[in-house]
Amino acid sequence: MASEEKVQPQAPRPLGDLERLVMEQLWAAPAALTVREVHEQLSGTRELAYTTVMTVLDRLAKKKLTERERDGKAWRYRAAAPREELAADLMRDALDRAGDRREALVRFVGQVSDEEAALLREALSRLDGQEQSG
Amino acid sequence: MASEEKVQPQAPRPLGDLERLVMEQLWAAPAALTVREVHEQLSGTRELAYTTVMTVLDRLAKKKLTERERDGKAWRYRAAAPREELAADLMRDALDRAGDRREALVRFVGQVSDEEAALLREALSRLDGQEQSG
DNA sequence: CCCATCTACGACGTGTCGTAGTAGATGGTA
DNA sequence: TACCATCTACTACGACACGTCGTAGATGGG
Repeated sequence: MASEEKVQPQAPRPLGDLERLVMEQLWAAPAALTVREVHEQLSGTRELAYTTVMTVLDRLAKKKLTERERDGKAWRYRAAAPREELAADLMRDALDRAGDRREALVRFVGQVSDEEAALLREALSRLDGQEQSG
Repeated sequence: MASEEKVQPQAPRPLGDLERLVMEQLWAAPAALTVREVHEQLSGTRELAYTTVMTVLDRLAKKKLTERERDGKAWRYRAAAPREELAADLMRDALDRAGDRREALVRFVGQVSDEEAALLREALSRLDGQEQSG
């Protein structure tokens, strides 16, 4: 009766407020953005130092949430994964921490909206088609 | 075209490592536990000061994750909500942060195990029975 | 009335995050 | 080539969460 539950190495920390705003810019953009571009976008709403945005982008890169490529002397950042994948990962993670998965899933579907429930059914039926994988 | 997405007031921070261990004791116990009892349980695995456990329990209470009642001069703590509810809340929260819910749900069901998918279907079909609610 | 026990409160170290400054690299241009 | 605008790298600092614990004072049974 020892290791029934695997210890999560790193609960993917939820993004900080500014980190989330920055990621949302990247997710919304059709292509990779420079620090300046992200800064200009955010400047529409808040007043932030250029270096603040740079720091955040840099930290996100260290956390593997963004990737960057050179463009002249500047870096272009893009999200390492789609927003929905991050959400799905967090959902998985939450489920993994539940004791009784059945119970957790029952509670989960019990609190989603009708529309979300429909989307869930749809997603599940899509699975039936091409089963497989592990 | 303003507030499409509601700002989450407080992303329920994931529990810290020790906080989680303590909560697991409470969730596993059939009744409310005293600080001493929790401390003794944890002492089987780790070496912790009595006051450390007390502090954690106290913080959890301030965060409304535990409730306490008097028992003589001591307090008895119990989880404010079942483990599975917390998990479901975190899942909901993650879903709320996704951009495209359909996409997020597709990715989510795409990464759960077959067994979990089956549990999900089961939970959903259970919904069909007694629809409604809010 | 005493002692064992329990709580309240404060504290410190570390890590994360928001925020930004400074110094130095870089590259186009006069 | 010399210069300037621009960009990065690195450092820093305050606030807050958490793990960790100590001290002092309340409490209640014997």
